[in-house]
Amino acid sequence: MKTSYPSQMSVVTRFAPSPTGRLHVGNLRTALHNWLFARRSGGRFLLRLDDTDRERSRADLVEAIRADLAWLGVKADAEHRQSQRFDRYDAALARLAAAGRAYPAYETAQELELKRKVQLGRGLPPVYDRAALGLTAEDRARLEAEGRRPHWRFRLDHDAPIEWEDLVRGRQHFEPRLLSDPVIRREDGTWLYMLPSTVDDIELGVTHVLRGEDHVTNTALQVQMFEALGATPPAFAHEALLVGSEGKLSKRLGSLGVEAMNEAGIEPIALAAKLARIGTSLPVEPVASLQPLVESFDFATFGRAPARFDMEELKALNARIVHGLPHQAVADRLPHGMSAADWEAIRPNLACVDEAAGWWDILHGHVEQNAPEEDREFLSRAAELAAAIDWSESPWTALASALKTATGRAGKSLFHPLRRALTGRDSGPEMAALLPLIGRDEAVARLRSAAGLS
RNA sequence: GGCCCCAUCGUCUAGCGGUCCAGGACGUCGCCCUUUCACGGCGAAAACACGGGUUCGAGUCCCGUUGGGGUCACCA
Repeated sequence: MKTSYPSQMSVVTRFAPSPTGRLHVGNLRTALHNWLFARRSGGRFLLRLDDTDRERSRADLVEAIRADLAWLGVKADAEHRQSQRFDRYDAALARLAAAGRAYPAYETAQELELKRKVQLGRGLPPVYDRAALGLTAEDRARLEAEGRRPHWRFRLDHDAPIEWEDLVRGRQHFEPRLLSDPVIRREDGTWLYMLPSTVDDIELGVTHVLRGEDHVTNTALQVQMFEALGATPPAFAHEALLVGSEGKLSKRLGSLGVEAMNEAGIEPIALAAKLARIGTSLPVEPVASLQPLVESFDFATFGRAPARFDMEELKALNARIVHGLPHQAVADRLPHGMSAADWEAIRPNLACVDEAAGWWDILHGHVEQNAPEEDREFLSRAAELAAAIDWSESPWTALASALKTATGRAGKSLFHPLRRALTGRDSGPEMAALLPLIGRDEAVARLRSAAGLS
C-alpha cells in the first residue's frame, strides 16, 4: 500500500541535531530520510541546530555537521539556530505561564533524584508528584528569599488523552497521568529541548517531524504543548532505531560516522543507499544517484522493529557500486594519468576506489617477482613466446595457446604462474584486459625476471 | 518496575482469515562464462518464537509466556 502524500500543503521537514558531537549512522539516516521525504513531496528541508546548551555546543561541530551532511549529498534549504531565538522561547513560556500551563518548581536535582528512587523502590513509575503546584505565593517568596531559583515545568492536561496518527507506527495513545510534567527551563534560565523544539516547529512551519523512536514519549508531551500554544501539531513519524550487527544496541554504532566511512573507502552514495532502505521493505541495492532513493521513499515501507546495521554488508554494497562507477566519476581520485581503459580493466576487482592506486604500478610501473623453481623454465619459455606473438590483436589468447602447445600445461598450472609473474598477485582482473595495458616490453621483462633470467 | 513499540529464511522484509506445501532483496551454496582468482549471468537451500483460544479454516484475529527495542534527566 502506498502512502498518499499531501499535494496542496507544502511539506517542510527538519533535521535538528545538537552540535555536541559528530553525526553517526543513526543521525545520518534520520537526516537523509527527512531530506528524501522533502524532495519526494516537493517540499523544503531545514537544518536546525539545537544549540541551547552553551556549555556543550561547539562552533566547529556545527561546521562538521554541515560537512557530514554535504558528504552524504544532503543540503538544507534553510538553516536556523536555537541560540538566536531565545526571545521566542521567553515569549512562549510567558504565554504558557499566563494560561496556567507552565509553573515554577523549586526542587533540587538531588531532591528529584531521591523522589524517583523512592517511587522506583515501591514499584511505582517515577512520575513527578507535582508538589510545586501546591506552593502558595508565600511559599515561593520564602524559597526565593532562601536564594532558591525556580526551574519551570509544563503542566500536562490530565484530562486530555494524547493521540496521534504516526506515519510509521500507526495510531498512538498516551495517558498524560502516567507522564511527568516536563521541565522546560533550567534553574539558571537556560532552555531544555522540549519547548524550543515545539516553538520552532510551529514558527518555522514544520509539517512533518520525522525522528527516531526514542522521541515517542517526547512527542506525547509535545502534542499537548502544540495545543497549549494554539497550534495544530504537525504529522509525526517515528522510525525504529538502528542496532549493531551483534543484535544488541551497540556503542560502536555511535562512533560510526563519515570519518569511519572514509577510512573504509565507502562511497557516499553507498552509505546513502544503505541508510535510505535499511529497515524498509525495499531492497538495498546499488544506485548511481540519490534520485531513485527519492522516488522510492515511502513511509509505508518502514518496518517497526529495530534494524541491524552491518558494516560488512555496507562494504559489499560499496564494492558493487564501485564496479559500476564510470571513469569520469572517479578520475580525480585515481593515480595521475590512469586512463579510462585502465580503470575499466581493474574496476571489477576493487572493493573501494582507493585500491586503484595499488594497480597503477602493476599496469605501468614495475613488478619484481621470483617464481618458484618448478615454474622457471615455463616462464622463460613464456618470455620467448611473448616476444614472438602478435600484440595487435589479443595477445593474452595468443600467448596462452602458444604456451599450452609448447609446454602442455593447461588450466590453473598454466595461468597462475603467468598471473603471478605479470602482476605479482594471485588474483585480479581478467588477464586478457590487463596484458595489453602492461604492454609487450614490460611483459617480456617481467616474465624473464620471474624466470630468473635477468 | 510503569508506559510505548516489535516478534516470518543468517539479515532487511512481503503477507492486512482461505489464492502461502509462505514471495522479494542481501548473504550463503551450486552451475555457467572466463582455457586461472575475481567480475558478471543463471539456479538452489533456507523462516511463520512458544502455549492457549476464536473460526469450517490462522503466518494473518484475541490472551498469555518468552525474547528484543525504546522511554521514564534541570540530555537531546
